[in-house]
Amino acid sequence: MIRQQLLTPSPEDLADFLNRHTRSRDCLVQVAGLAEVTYQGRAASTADVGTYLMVIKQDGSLQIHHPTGIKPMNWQPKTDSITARVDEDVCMLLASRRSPEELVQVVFLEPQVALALELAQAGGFVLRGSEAEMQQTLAEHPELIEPGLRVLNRELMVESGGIDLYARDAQGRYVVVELKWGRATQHAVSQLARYVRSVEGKLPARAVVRGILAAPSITTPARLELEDRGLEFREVSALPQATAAAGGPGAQPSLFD
Amino acid sequence: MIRQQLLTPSPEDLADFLNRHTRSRDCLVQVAGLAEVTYQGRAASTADVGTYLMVIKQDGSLQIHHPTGIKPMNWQPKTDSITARVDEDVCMLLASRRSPEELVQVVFLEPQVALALELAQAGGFVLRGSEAEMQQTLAEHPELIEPGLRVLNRELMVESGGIDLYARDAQGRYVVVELKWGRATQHAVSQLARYVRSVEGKLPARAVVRGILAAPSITTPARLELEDRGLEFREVSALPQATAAAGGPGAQPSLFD
DNA sequence: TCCTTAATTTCGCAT
DNA sequence: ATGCGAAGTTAAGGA
Repeated sequence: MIRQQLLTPSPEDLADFLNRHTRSRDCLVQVAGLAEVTYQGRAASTADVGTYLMVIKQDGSLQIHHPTGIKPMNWQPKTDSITARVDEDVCMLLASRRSPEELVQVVFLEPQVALALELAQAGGFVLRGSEAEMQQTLAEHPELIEPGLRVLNRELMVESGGIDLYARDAQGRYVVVELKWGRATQHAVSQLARYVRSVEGKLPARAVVRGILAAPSITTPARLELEDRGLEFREVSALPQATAAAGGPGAQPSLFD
Repeated sequence: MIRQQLLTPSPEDLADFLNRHTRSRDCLVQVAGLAEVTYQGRAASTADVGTYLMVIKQDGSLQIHHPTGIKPMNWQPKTDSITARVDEDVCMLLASRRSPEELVQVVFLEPQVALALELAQAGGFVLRGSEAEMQQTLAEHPELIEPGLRVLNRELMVESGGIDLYARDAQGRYVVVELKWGRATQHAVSQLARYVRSVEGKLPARAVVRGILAAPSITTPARLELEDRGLEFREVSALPQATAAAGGPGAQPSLFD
């Protein structure tokens, strides 16, 4: 499982280590220690000398973490090229990709640990409770939005994007429904307005098109803009309450701090 | 620098290790090996048995990585509580937080490596070339957008959000400028339209308010909607050309694969 | 705290 | 490749 581990490696050893294990593309490589990081591409950044943890995965994706926070300080989603070399008595790593063209450069001033791990088998992964699932439920039960509603399409593509639900109401008027899994924002109102305009453009003049924003809640500014534009809001409780995972929240004996 | 390292630890040893080092809040903890992960909170997810890498940082943020991809398979931005315990002869870790209430549970079936690292000094961090910098440059040189433009405000707050640049043109008409650092999308057009409406609402009736979207490029649908709404586009090259980092792209001797 | 926006967003899907 | 929108988005900043 541990392919190789080095402690306080020399620049040469570290460069060898990095080149060998990144090329084999079958293990996860990490180096922790004092380093300096620069990025240039979509933006440009420099991280001062500090203690960081660099992780390179099998697909060549690279991330450099500082001591706190969920997001890496620097990263590269997938690299075309990773090269380590010794330059002026330090090991330096260059990770680059095209499209967009960008480059991450790491200078390892005092590498403390280098570790190559085999992460062989990845199990299946299932996520439940996304907006897609909410859409499916409401498509099957449109009466939860409004009695008499009949769904014509799901994910109907118009030039301005995809309409979550396209329907007709009890009076035969066309209805555009925009779903939000969480609290609806002004962004959602803009989206809905755009879709309504698109549909109106496709129908004969004077056809009435209703726009309904369906979400568990809505922000105050969004509500104002919605009413201002003659659109409607329907409160829809977040539906798919997943069956509680083994040992639900609320039974931890001790605290993190 | 390595606080402690365990190889193929027993469930009891691993639980002790995790509890001790997560509580001290001064090191980065990681465990690699065969595990099973479930999440419940904003959504719900299950990862079948597989080989994963779990990292817990000093602030209690947790991420579990599978072999590929930049994003963790499961994560928790900052936990209120992290607890490890032995249950049915395996070590199990519970990481939870409130607001939103969510829980990550990791069952370590065959832990291979457990490592506690000190990542002491974090370097300062500088990022350049963001939209903020573009805004500053254009605020100081509004003639790059249009001759005769005078900037009245930057980041002017209106009820619908913040206007990047608020200005008057050579004819004295008010101008709302929305900046995008990258390619402008429909989203940016909606934003601009919202701001123009807000400003029109504050001015005497019939006042003319121009809306200008300034970006290096614009998508076709966005351009259509922009013109449809009587708004304007100005091409502005991505200004802050960062001074090339040492050893810019295009000089790698060898490829990643 | 709520709300909005930026992000080197990433990711996936459709054209 | 481009365009669009979701995401368990995260993170920052103002009201």
